[in-house]
Amino acid sequence: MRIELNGQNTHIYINQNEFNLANTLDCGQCFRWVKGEDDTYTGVVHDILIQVSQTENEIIFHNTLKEDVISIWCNYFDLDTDYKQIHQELVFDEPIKTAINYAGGIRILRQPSFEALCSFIISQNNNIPRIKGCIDKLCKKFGTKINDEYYSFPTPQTLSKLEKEDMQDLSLGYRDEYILDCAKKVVDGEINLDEIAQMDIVSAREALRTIKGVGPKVAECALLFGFYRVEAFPIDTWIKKVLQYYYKDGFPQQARPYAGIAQQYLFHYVRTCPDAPKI
DNA sequence: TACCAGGGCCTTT
DNA sequence: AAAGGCCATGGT
Repeated sequence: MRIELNGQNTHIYINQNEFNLANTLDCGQCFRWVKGEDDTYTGVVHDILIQVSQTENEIIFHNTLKEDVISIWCNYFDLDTDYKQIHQELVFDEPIKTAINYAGGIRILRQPSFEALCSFIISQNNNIPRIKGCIDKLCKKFGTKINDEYYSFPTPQTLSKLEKEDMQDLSLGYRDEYILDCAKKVVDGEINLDEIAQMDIVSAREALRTIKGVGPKVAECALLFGFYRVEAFPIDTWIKKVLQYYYKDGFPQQARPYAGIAQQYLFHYVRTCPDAPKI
């Protein structure tokens, strides 16, 4: 993978079918990236503001040093993983193949675990545009200001000190107390995110489920998107329909090691492809 | 107006 | 163990 500083920007030369920025950021695995003019995306990861765009043959990290691309962004966008090999393991299955052909180049982001965990607690019985609004308000009110528009995701320490009344105008609904419980458990050590990252998936799942508002589905999302457990398999209302429609005899065993990646392709496909079966 | 959205909790069988 | 009502909120 060739990485070069080009003026103020750093470029990574990679084909769009190996990594697709828009598909990766718009497929429902993250909620905070903002699409600007000419398909440029701006986001905050940890406390770092970054602007990224893509042409057919390169990813462009705006105003970014080569060393930061190597040490931060290659990891976040999972660019060091060989997805060609993963795709080869998955395309034996027709629905997955169709989904990949529809919107290829999706990579599972290595998101900060606390942010992903909270985000998917908020996601329950909620829709994506509204989830984005909730998280945006949460960051603007309790995160650290980066500039006029962009804020970091709040720390567990900040959130743990709040009362439900402080969260009234975030429109979280009944989920506000779940966020408080999550933050408090992280701060008092009852939940240790670093330890969960090292656990086997069964123990990790069990630990996450002790947080109020974290059931089977949210736990799988946290594992997949917050801890990069690509074998985790979240079943939401969309995937439930996919399983009924395509996989009456169960999800194929051969796809299990990358079930989370397959799931993300299928999720994005059935939600957004006009030609996808109405199920 | 009812139903839905990347569900989970609590109570009742 | 399984089923069903309820939980806030905004969009369609």
